[in-house]
Amino acid sequence: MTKAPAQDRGMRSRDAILGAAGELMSQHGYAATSISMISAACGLPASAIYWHFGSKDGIYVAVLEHARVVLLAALPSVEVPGTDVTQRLDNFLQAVGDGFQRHPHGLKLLLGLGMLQQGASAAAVAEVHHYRNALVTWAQDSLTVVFDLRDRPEVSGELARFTLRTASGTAVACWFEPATTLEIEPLRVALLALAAHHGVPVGKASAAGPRHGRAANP
Amino acid sequence: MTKAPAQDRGMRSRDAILGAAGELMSQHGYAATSISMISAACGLPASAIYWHFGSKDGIYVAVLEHARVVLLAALPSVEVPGTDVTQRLDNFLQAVGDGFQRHPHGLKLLLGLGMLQQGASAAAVAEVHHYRNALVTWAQDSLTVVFDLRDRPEVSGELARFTLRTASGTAVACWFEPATTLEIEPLRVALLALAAHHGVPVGKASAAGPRHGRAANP
DNA sequence: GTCTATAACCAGATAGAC
DNA sequence: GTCTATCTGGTTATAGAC
Repeated sequence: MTKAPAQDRGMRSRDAILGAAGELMSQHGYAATSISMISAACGLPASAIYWHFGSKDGIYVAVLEHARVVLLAALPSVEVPGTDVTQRLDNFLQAVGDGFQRHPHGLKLLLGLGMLQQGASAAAVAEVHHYRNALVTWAQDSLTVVFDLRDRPEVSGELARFTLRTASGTAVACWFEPATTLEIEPLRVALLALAAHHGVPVGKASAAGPRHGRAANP
Repeated sequence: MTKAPAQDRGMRSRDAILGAAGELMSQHGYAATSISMISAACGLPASAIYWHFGSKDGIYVAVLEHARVVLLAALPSVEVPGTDVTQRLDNFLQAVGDGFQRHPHGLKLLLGLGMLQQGASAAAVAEVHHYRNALVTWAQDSLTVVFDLRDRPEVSGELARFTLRTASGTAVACWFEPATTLEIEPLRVALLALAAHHGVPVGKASAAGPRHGRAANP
């Protein structure tokens, strides 16, 4: 067993490269992140990076895959506890907010790449879509449970798309003003109204939470 | 008047460069767009580009400024015609949808840059924020008229942010699946519900448009 | 204002000793 | 697995003729 330490050192180097590359690529985007930047950030020479990942595309694919696995592992599984719609929706929204806040890299990686249209390897494009599809599926499955939509996939699909677009748009805003957070309150109101608009029974009318100010219809 | 033709030719070259650069940068992002790509696309040598714009940052600033001016000129001015809330909201949403559909470059430029955090010139960062602020202001002013929110700027601000985040998120989705369009129907429902949630009087309850399927509260 | 030619540099990627 | 050294090509940017 003389090779165990070597394997270990290799793994740790690999992780260091992956971490540095993820950080840099989520900040600067794929094209603006160079091998030498990654090398400087993790302390290893450029050749070590190529030994582990083969190419710049290879690093990107690995970074994205890693981010996907981490994020999906952090998102609670589809069984959203709660007895009524409002409660299950709260749990879902909290999961979305937590994922957004604690794993900011994910969406920024998907956004900050700028390498979709062309010039990208097939593997990178495939992984990008894989990542995105995993998020869509998670959201749709969760919302199906929240609103009990097993027989109305088009509604759960619309709600999932709406949720993800709000999150994506917030991620964009976040990078103009870093203090931005995902406001789940407006999202809750919007999802409830959308569900009601499609005739889905929701707890109380369209808007949950305490109303303040004048009533809607005096 | 011997210099008029020369001025004219210079202007046309400038426009050609600006057009090609805008196209390429909105597709590939700032970092992935090189001077030689722009040169090849517009047929002029690289030195002409530098003569007109001075640097790569200079081109980017000019492209962004041009996109901002064009987009804002295309958006209807704040006076949203219509007698009741629903009608004014429809007009606003149509303006948003039209702007989104007919000027896809704008948002993609803002998104596809990946050059915000660092490494960008002060002028470029300033122009990016200028662009974004112009959009936010337009949306907030319009929504103030739509919902008559002169004395409740925090509500119009929230509605404007929500609208822009939906649009931004859709722009992101658009570049995963190019067929994606801005769905104004869910946005309408969401905005009405949000306004009602804040006690703003809206025409009929929370959801406009024809209801289909079961009623919300049997 | 527009061109050709080129300087100075940095990118991604590889070879081979250890 | 990790290092030093290097190759090739593309990058931004400039010089100077026209």
